[in-house]
Amino acid sequence: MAITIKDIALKAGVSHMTVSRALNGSKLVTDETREKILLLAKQLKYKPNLHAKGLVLNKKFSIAVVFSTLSSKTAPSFLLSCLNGVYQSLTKDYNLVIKDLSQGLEHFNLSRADGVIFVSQQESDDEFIRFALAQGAKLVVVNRKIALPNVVSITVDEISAAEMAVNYLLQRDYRKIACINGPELIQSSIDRLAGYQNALTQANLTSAADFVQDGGFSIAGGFIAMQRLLALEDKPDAVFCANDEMAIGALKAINDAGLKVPSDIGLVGFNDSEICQYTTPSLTTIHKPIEQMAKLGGERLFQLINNMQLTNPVTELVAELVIRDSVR
Amino acid sequence: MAITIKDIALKAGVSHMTVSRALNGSKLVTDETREKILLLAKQLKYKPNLHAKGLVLNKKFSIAVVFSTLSSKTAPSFLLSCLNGVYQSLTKDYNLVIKDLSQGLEHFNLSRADGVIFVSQQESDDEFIRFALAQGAKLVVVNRKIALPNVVSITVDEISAAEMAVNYLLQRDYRKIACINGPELIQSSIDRLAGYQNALTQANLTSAADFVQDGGFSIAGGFIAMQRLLALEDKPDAVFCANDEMAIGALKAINDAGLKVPSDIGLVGFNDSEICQYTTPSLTTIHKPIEQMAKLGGERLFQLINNMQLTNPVTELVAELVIRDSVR
DNA sequence: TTGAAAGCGCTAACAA
DNA sequence: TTGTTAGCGCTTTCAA
Repeated sequence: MAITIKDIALKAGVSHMTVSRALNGSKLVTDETREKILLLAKQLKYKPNLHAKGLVLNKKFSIAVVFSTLSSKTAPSFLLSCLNGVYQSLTKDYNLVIKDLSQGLEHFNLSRADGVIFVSQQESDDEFIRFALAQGAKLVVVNRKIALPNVVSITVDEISAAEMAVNYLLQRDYRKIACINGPELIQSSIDRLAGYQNALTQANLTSAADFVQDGGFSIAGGFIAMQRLLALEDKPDAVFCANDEMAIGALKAINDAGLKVPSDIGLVGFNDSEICQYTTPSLTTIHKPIEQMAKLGGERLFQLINNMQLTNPVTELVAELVIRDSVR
Repeated sequence: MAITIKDIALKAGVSHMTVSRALNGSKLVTDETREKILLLAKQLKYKPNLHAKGLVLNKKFSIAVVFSTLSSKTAPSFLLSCLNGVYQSLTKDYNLVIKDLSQGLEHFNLSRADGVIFVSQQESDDEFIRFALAQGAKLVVVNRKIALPNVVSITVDEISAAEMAVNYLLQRDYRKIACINGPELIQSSIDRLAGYQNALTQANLTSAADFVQDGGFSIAGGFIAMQRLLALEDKPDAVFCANDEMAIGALKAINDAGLKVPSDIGLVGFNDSEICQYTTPSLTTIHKPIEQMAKLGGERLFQLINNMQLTNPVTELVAELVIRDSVR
């Protein structure tokens, strides 16, 4: 078995409480005994048993990052950025546990974590949010604006971002702008579509119904959606894609059809994944600060866990247009 | 506070021990009381406190997936496939904790997990392996062949796989085959380079020293490495890239130089990430069964944790050539 | 078949 | 400043 405070107490000739105090930085120990204990702890490579600690303190020493699904619908780069961001926010002794919702809520044991970062992607996720809230879980929702009151969330203003992208296309004299959108119920899809339509409306343009195609947020979906757009009698001269993956699929379809980006068709993506710099032509896109969002989410969660005052329960980050070569 | 077995015991009019037994499927309870208790547990939404359980059973109810680094040197798709694979292997009540080695080993508390899946990528990782072994941790190493005895590992025969890739190029009548390799100390780089050289040797060809370039496993690195190859007086007519990302970078450089794949230069990648199907031209590559490897690793780890006999401590999976359009 | 007692490693509360 | 006691929620052991 591992070293415990009692082992240290024995060797130091003090009670296990003195050891506990010394180890936890209490002032009620003389410097001398503290040093002796700290040294001993180091020598013996003492590691606290967090089960025991957690049992008495009613803490779990871990936070959960929950995704709707780990295996599909989510781009690898998005997932990784999220994990990375949260991981950076972790404070000492805290573990990062990964979960998804695929097993159903009945089996979901919220009580195993001190708090949850929920990377929310669709409206149906509200069920989980209510579930977590009902159990009094410390919760930070990331990536999606939440209608429920008093929910701490970090989002990106995706409507404005999409508007910005389409405005840029308009500014570069494209007029027949189509949209390859994400899956229907996903909030990002809804917002990005709204931004697209806002921009067109403001420019007194309208978009034909078949100018909006679902690309399922995947490369393959973007490919097929673009093929449908190219099959139209009145083809678009530019396409706003609701993520980079679909833009890459679209690019492939355009190339396959013997057309050129950006001269025949302009293309804009969304997210600014690394790959955007290395397509031919490189992809003009919207930079979404995913990692920053996740990191901030983690920091907020620790504030909640430590019962600190949250100055700002709802935070909205700003995305930026990144101009490359897929727009003329 | 949450519901405990004592709460259930009180309502059921039995001792907490009977509840414990009933909940854990002991036969020493009458069917009648068992049913009463099980029903009560469900109604009260009882969730066991795994800290308490873990404390007495000396279990942690979580396994750790450890990467060398979470933030760099690793392709997002690789990381995600690993997580996904391990996640699928998880048995009831087990959490998946993600970690990296960036903090240094002194702070690494192995005792917080019942076992570790170590996704090893470089020889210097051996330090962690020895560290874990010295502490008697249950350990499964994934992705890299380990020289140490008695270490359970799941690997892919990358030497043969690389050989297969280069043999295919030879078979398609390329003769001046270069290699864009990964970072020097990474095992995969070493193996893939060996396979490349084996194939050339068997064909009685030699490769000039400057025909092997380091592309750092990144898109950007592949791009630069390809530019170097294109600047040679005697250019290659084909390039074997040690991963798909570098192949994508290389493709970009070839396009920028006004050359065509596969007519001017043939290109082969490694891993078979989704993107390979959607480059123009689509990328011929080696399919590496990453998710399967990780899942198998998880399953092996649970066998170790449950003290089961391992029939096969070292498992080597086989990679496959996936033929697409980047080779003539 | 059930229950009582003890203890896993730790900390809070109290006593000295 | 230090030590003693009790108890967090659970299981093991032993007794009934």
